[in-house]
Amino acid sequence: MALMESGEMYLETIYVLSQKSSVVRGIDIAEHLGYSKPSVSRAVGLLRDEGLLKKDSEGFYKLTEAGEIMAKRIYERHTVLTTLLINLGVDEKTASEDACRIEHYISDTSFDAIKAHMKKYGK
Amino acid sequence: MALMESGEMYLETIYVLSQKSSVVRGIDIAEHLGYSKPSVSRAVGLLRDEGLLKKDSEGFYKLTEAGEIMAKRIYERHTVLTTLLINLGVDEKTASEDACRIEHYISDTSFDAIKAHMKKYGK
DNA sequence: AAGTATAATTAGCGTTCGCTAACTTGTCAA
DNA sequence: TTGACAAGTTAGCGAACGCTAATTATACTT
Repeated sequence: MALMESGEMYLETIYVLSQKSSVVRGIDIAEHLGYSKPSVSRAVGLLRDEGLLKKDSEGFYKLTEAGEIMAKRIYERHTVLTTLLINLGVDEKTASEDACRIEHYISDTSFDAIKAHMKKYGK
Repeated sequence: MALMESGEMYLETIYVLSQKSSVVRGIDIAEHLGYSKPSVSRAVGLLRDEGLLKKDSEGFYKLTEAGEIMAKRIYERHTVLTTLLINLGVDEKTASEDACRIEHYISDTSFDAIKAHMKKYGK
């Protein structure tokens, strides 16, 4: 089953939170995303079923290797798209918000083209 | 009630079809979008309730003024985003497909920035 | 030990928006 | 006039994904 926008957001969130605290709980994810605890509980259950994350021995969430690959993929889209928009003069907040939506819908082809362009010019 | 991606696609489709045939039926919309007739029937009913389109005296769909404004807004996003991606080296098909999704999620701020940029450089 | 706060889960709901199956309606040819 | 086909609609389903309310599980504090 292909991962949808929602699942990608959870993976990305766990990835980002993992870089700050090394301890990621459901409640942390909920607060970061602005979702309720049950929504998180349900979502991580599905992601766990797909082998994208697991709970470690102490009950904290860890991405599996497969999950981390996907999370990094989305996160890179997020940062590159945000930078692109900022380069075009968009304020940081709006740029990040838009990137947060677009990151789930852009194809590899288009994303690679954008990345290549930014490497060449802007940066 | 804010229009969602789906509603925007219907408006855009009717707008595009209107420019070719002046006669737009539900079945035409269904074929263009690859949706079933009932899906179209339901969707245009909702859009009619919101005053965005109507059936003319012969039973053909026409956008209202409000509907046309929205349709043009989305359609412009589609064309500009498609052009942007093509300029970056993306093939036409992929560019159009990506634009078709992104057009619903990009903010006015970011879109305007892209438009301004393309006016200045690319084209 | 009892009470309280925090985290997680279960149960069940609502919205968006696709689908199929089946019915209705209108047109047109034999 | 009848029969058939195309268009449209109704009824009802299912998936994704959010929510609240209520429950359970820990753990800390008095």
